[in-house]
Amino acid sequence: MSTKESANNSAAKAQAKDFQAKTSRGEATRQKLLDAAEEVFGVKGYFRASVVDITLKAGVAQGTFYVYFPGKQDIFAELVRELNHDLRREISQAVTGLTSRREVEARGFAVFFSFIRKHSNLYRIMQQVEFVDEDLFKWYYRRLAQGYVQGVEAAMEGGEFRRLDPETVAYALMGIAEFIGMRWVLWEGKDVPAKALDTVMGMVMDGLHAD
Amino acid sequence: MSTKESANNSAAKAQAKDFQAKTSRGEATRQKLLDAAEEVFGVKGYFRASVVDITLKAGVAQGTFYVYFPGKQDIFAELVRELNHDLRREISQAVTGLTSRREVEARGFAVFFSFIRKHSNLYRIMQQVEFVDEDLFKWYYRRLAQGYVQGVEAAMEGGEFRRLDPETVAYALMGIAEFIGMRWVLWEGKDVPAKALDTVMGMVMDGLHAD
Amino acid sequence: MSTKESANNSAAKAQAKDFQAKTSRGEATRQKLLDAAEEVFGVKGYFRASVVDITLKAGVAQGTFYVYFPGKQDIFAELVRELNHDLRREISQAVTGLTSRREVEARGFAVFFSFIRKHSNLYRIMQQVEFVDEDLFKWYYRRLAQGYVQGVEAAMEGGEFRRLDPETVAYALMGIAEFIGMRWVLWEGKDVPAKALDTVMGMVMDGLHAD
Amino acid sequence: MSTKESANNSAAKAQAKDFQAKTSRGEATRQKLLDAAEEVFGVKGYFRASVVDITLKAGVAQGTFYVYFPGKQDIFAELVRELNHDLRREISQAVTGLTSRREVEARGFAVFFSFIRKHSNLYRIMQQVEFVDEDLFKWYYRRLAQGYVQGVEAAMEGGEFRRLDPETVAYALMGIAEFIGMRWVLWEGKDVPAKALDTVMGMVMDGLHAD
DNA sequence: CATGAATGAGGCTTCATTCAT
DNA sequence: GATGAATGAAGCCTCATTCAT
Repeated sequence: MSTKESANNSAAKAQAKDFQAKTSRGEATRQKLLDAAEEVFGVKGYFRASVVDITLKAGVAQGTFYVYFPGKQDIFAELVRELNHDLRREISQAVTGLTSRREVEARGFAVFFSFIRKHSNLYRIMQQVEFVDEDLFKWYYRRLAQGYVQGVEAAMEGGEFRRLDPETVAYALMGIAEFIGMRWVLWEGKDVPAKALDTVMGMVMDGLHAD
Repeated sequence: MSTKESANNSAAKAQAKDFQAKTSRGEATRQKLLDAAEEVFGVKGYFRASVVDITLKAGVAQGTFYVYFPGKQDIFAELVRELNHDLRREISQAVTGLTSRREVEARGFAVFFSFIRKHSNLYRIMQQVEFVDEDLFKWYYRRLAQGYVQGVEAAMEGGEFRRLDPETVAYALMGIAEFIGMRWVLWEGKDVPAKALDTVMGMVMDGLHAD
Repeated sequence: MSTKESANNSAAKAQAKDFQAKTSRGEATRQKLLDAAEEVFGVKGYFRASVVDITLKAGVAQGTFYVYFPGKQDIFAELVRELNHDLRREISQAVTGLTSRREVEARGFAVFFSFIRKHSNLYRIMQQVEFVDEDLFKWYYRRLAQGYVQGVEAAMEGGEFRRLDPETVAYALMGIAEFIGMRWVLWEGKDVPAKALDTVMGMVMDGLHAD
Repeated sequence: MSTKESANNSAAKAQAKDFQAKTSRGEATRQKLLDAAEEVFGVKGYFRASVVDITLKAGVAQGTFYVYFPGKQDIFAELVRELNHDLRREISQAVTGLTSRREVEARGFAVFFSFIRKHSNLYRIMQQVEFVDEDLFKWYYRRLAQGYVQGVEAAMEGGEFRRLDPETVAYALMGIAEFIGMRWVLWEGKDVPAKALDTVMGMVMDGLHAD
């Protein structure tokens, strides 16, 4: 009954929880599908990727896909949620114990760049999420922003940062990270060079103004 | 999505120059299509928008579309090129004559935010361009970056800016602008609030570090 | 009102006589269209050729086509009729005055091969005529066969040819000519080689059987 | 005709091998499509036949077609290959064991005529193959010619046939067969009459010249 | 005579999804 | 759990033809 991914239907989606495998064989199949999806989406983008592409890469039959996921949109959403979760975990682990905010920012950028390099396949299409599921898209960035906001607020209260609007700072930092990552990691497939990292840190901490 | 648009074919596109209307009636129709496309793409995104959507909104027959554009991709590319051109023009006009770099940046951000507010329909999908035509996408940002780089270099030589890598600065500034614009203009449909503007300027010019 | 070339409608066609130009300027345009059509049909075949192709090659506007011809099918039919007429004329001129039937056949084959070489563009698609206008197709070959039948009958009565069914002989001769022409002229774009011509004549006059 | 089938793309075709059904149900569907295609192509010709025509006649959904064949061109090519294969098999079986070349030719013609009568649907459009896939077209006739050439050469060496160019003889024989078949089988839907068969055999073996 | 914009029916193809096995 | 055949809606695009200028 070909419904085509008609409009966002987050409510329904929340209900129709993705199938939970009961056996280890099932769990393996499910994982194969997720791995395949990550690669396929990354290479072709969400819209050009087809579920046949995914099942082919996963080495399972087309029907098998629907045993584990209600639809194309759902496996994508799961990947995005995982991505968000993993990124936040990696960052928070990396900065735990650091005392200076300067170090926190430096580590944060570095971890972010290495994260998107590792997950460049999927990260490449983050922006498409907006047109797959707008709520999911906002959720992704808001969730990320939250972490920043807290840290930034603490730094301001501790006197390490000047007093500015924390949310704006959070989005600005994310913007910088994304664009620098895009320029070197996604476009060139390379690490962000040291001079760029230094420049970013210099800009962020001390601004552009000469003295 | 039933696309087809087989891979990027920039070579072919360069050749098959968009049709040049020979009468004013034709020119009007072409413009109707362009306007309709801008709105439709903005609302549904590139992939979910169909050329039927566009012709319906433009009030012409489906076949008429193909009198003026070789395909869906081409009208999109033209819109992106226009967008880029207009944005650069508006910014350069706005900063002409300004002497202090601080003012240039302030004006630049302000103009950018009002620009994407005016063209929020189309701007909303800039990121999708990458999956429609990767070269076009890179061209868009590189072209934008160029302008920045020159200005930033001049400011460094003039002693107004500290010495940092100009390209990195350019991408960082674009990232900030995009994310702040996304947060308030695209998500909320509002102007960027003064506190955000101030924060951005403060960050950019003087950094986050206290004193 | 897109009718698409629906079914053969020879009756209607006979009525809707192709437009007769009244001025020499008009006659020139008409001829440009016919020339262009011959080439375009020859290269792309009837079905893949479009009337835009023809008007483009002729250097006139699309609408102009319909000033001179009721439709795509009609210009094609006219070309086929011309072809048939010219071929018959060339052959009959070439064999006029020849006394021996052997010479008549030899000349006939030679003229046919040089004719299709000259008109290979159009001749290449003779077989498609069947699916454009079945009656026209049969008319073409029947008309050609007629000439043969008369000559063959005369040769039989004159004792030059053995007594066989003249119509069968006519079609057999046409088949030989077409296939030999196809093999060397249409496929290779060359003249039919002497050895082939000799073989054909030997076969036709004296058969394959070793004395 | 709204085709699309962009130029000959034999390379791609070689790769995208027609789908091999994995179940008997699938095999049955595939065969239904092949049968329907043979009829539809025969009646309407390749270009006027649509894949909807085929699926309707086969009683399956339009999409099902593409489960088994990459496109219209491909099912057609398969039919042509089958046709060629079957024809050669039937002829070679029929002449196996015959000692006199005269008998071989007589049987060959007879089998050919009954073959095209049985497959008149498809055979009717053999000539269109040239404009669908030129290579396939030449392959068809060259392959057929090969068989003839060998037989003819053997007959010459055995002293049964006069020494002539074997390839020319092969194409001439094919031409005769096609045109006689066209005249009676394809045009009239009848068997080739005895008088025509006799005439053909007479011509071929002993020529037209009166002793 | 000539032009070129406009039309809309119709063709090919893709693909998310369902379902019987 | 897994399979793979089947579906049909929907998308892109072509083109013969009409018509106002």
